Amino acid sequence: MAQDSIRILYAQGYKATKPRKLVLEVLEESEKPLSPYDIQEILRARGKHLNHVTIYRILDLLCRLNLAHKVLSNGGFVKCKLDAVEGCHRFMVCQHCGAIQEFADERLCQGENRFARNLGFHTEHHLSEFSGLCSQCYEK
Amino acid sequence: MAQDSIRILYAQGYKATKPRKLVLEVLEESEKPLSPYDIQEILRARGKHLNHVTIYRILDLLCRLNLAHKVLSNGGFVKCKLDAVEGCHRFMVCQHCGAIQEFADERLCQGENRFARNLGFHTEHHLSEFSGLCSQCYEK
DNA sequence: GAGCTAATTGCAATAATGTTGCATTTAGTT
DNA sequence: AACTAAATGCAACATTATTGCAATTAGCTC
Repeated sequence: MAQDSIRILYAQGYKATKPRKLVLEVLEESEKPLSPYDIQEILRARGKHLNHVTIYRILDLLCRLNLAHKVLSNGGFVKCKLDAVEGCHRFMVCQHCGAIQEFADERLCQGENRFARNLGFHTEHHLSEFSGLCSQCYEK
Repeated sequence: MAQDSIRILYAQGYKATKPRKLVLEVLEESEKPLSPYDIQEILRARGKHLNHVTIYRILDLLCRLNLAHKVLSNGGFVKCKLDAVEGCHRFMVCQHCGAIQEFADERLCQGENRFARNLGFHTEHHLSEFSGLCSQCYEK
């Protein structure tokens, strides 16, 4: 629920404004990554008008607070579902339907960190995107 | 050397034009990801002028041929150094100096694929970016 | 619930990035 | 040297992103 995100906003000293709630709602409902202008469009269709600058700033904030993520392969944003492994974000993006699924796995992370370390690299975050077919789309 | 890339261009039926050679050279020399406009700027400083449209199209082509990659976290492009594991691209990006290093590891890929498969996802490509400090920057 | 203030938003202007169609040029061939 | 398909340049335009400042609003205090 967006309620959780709102709590985090407050906890960090940010206000839970109408625009912020609207953006959170839209992200919440979508299983696909949305660009700032996508979000604006969706809201406009509901009779709510937000300036695109506002949306950009809200998304910036949400990403800083780890409440949303930028999906790299297409630049869209998704609401962050979980953060089981600190500093690690993995997404599976279906090439066919565009749906996205976030997941985490401690062991994958450890493997990656160890590997990077062997090359002298000190990892702080990693970000991994799988592109392929989700189970529904694979059936067809 | 850019020579390898040129050979691949020919092999795929593409011409090795002056603009393509210039872009390859610039990518080759840079250890950091470059945006299309970065590339234009670098070349302009050398007295070579390329239209940005041309650069976009060249980068498109190079990516299609797997001679370059788009680095997602900042949208820049790097020359592809290796492609040991089909459909898998991993980068380490130094937060401090921006340097990028591409690497591959069969085992990491297998682990990831297996994991995704267990969730019903059929992976075609993966893409992974580590962000942290390279060994030089870590020293300080 | 009225008033206050810092935080947030909207607006306007502008910058940066990316795309399209078509005329011109060029690489590689004959 | 001439030819032709492929590639580039150009101009116009579309989309995405950023900035500074004025207007509004959330959450606080009374």
